[in-house]
Amino acid sequence: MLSERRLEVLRAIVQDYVGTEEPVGSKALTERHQLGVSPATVRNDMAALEDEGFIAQPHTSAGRIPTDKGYRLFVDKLAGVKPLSSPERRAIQNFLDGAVDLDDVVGRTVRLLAQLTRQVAVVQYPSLTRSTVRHVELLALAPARLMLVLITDTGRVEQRLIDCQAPFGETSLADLRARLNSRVVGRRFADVPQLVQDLPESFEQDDRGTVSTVLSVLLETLVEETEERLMIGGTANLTRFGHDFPLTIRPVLEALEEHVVLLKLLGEAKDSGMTVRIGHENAHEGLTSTSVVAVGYGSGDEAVAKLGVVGPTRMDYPGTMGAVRAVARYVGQILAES
Amino acid sequence: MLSERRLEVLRAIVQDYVGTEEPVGSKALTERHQLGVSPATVRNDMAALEDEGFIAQPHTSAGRIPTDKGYRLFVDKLAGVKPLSSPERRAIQNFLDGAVDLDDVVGRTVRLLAQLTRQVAVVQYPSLTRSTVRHVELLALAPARLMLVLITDTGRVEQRLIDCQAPFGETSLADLRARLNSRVVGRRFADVPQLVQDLPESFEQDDRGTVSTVLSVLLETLVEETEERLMIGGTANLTRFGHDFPLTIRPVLEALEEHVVLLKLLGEAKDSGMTVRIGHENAHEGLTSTSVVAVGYGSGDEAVAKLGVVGPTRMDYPGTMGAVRAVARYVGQILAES
DNA sequence: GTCTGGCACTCGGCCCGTGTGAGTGCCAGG
DNA sequence: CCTGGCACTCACACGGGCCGAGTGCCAGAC
Repeated sequence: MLSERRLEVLRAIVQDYVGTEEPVGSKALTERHQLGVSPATVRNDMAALEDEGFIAQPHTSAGRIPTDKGYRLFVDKLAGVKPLSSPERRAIQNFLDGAVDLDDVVGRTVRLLAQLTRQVAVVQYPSLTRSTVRHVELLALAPARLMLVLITDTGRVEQRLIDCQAPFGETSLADLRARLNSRVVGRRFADVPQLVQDLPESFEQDDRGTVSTVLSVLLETLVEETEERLMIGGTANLTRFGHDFPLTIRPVLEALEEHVVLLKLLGEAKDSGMTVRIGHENAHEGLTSTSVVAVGYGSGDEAVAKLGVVGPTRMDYPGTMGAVRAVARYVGQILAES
Repeated sequence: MLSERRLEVLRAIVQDYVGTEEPVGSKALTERHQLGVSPATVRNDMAALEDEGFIAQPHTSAGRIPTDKGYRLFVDKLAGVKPLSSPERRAIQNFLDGAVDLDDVVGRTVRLLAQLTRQVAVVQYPSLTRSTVRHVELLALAPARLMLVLITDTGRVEQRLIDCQAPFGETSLADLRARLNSRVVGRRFADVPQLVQDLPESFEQDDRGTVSTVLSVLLETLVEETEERLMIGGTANLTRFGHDFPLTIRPVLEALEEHVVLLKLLGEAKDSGMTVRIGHENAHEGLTSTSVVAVGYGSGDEAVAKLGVVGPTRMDYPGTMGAVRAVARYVGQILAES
């Protein structure tokens, strides 16, 4: 096991490297931190840390930089979550309070998170299946053409067109709308399938086909790829990535455009508590030089979706984690109010 | 006025520079194009073109590159719009046909445009005010709390929460909903304000306040900042920008994040026909080294919104214009069908 | 056993001088 | 008006030498 001081050395290396973006040497370390020992001692500690794989040298005769394993240890054992200052908290609240609808909430959250962390922000829309039904609307656009509108308690709205084989009378439509709503309003979308499965049977023979069509579109909507949506922002922060970034930035931008990849990434994060994935811990190869800090948020106790940031492995973990956690809490509050 | 051959030389310079990304010299020009004259003659022509401000040298003893003015002449006089190949057309259609809702249409369009042009794509959502009302829904969430849902013929859905001073009965609500819809369905949103202005008067005294509140929220929604939304994609293509791009790419990414800036940019484009803005013709300073190709699209004859791409001034204008125009047409078709 | 100061060594980055070649402008002749 | 020739310019690539930060190792001190 590593001695107390060696851990302290690792912490100092991480902090300095995050600050300066340059490999840190033994002498500089002793000057900037009160370690109470000489550079030579630190050198020995560094050699040990390198043997264990926590730090590495880019080339001989350069300082050390932390490895993914080093950051992992730092995050798990050495770093806390830095709470935001109260002016920052107020700013968050003010900024989010002005939102007019869900798109606006998500858009503002993305901008806020990007600005606070100076990194790329990713915010997932509240998942349909984890939300609660506020209302289901059915509109007749034409005799045999309906529009289905789903509204969740988090303010999300989805609509789908439905082509029916046969015309559907206005009374039948009103009937279906009423019965559908009485069954599902206030229930979770995930439970909708079983709540409606026997619905067609209670209709007259003529209408059963259309009712089934409507229900199947409804159920499809809940499992579709677009069920999960997200918004990203702050990509301009990628330009602060590093010196050599033509090659670094490219795959990251590409990965960010693939929403499927990001959704998977967020999906891997724990539902509660914060998840930090560092460098090669991310499966996608475009993101092996980035870290992802993600957390769930929701209007109640349960997470309805996740949000987080993507940045270089060399990031200020305590500060980033603090910002991500704080933003998630406020977004949850806002959603609960709406 | 410039002679026929000098225009030909300019065209050759633009084409070569777009292809190679390197300043083009007189000798290389004569080798790659059948101009029928010697390098020395071309040199004289180039000197003349430089005097007129159409081309410039990055430094003495280097080839010439086109200036913004040179590209402008090229686009206006020398280049046509290159039509897409029929496989490309089929691919567009197939790709867009699978969309399930408006968000999906816009998302697919952005990806498609980015892929076809290999540049950054910008697609504006159909403007509310230019669309037609398909339906207005009012839901009671609580005795004194309503939700207003607007649905356009292009499939766009907006919702707003309304806090009423007094409870509003279910019959009154149904009444308002019916009267509202009978007045506005099928009309353009832009005309809604005058269509509903006398509506409160026809209600009983008790309900007038709430009706007015509902209407004022409705009218606000039409003028709000969020009325105009857009989606961007293909930012990874910025990495092909140039060699020196740390500094080039940064302001562009920043400008792209400011949706307000982009909306203004698109707003400046002509409603019909294609608009090309080159380099410094763009007011925003982050975009002075980019060109914007934009065009309106719509479900009928009239444009309901715009879409386009942002790329380096050194872009393949004929090809880009062809792709932008084709995509706009297909999106219009898709929207008309839905 | 642990820490410390000293010392030789390594190696990337910077500065600088040189050579090369692409490209130009100008001019005299066809 | 076009062309070939010629002198000139200048960015860029190459190579050598210097510098300094940082290292590993070792002998001695606490």
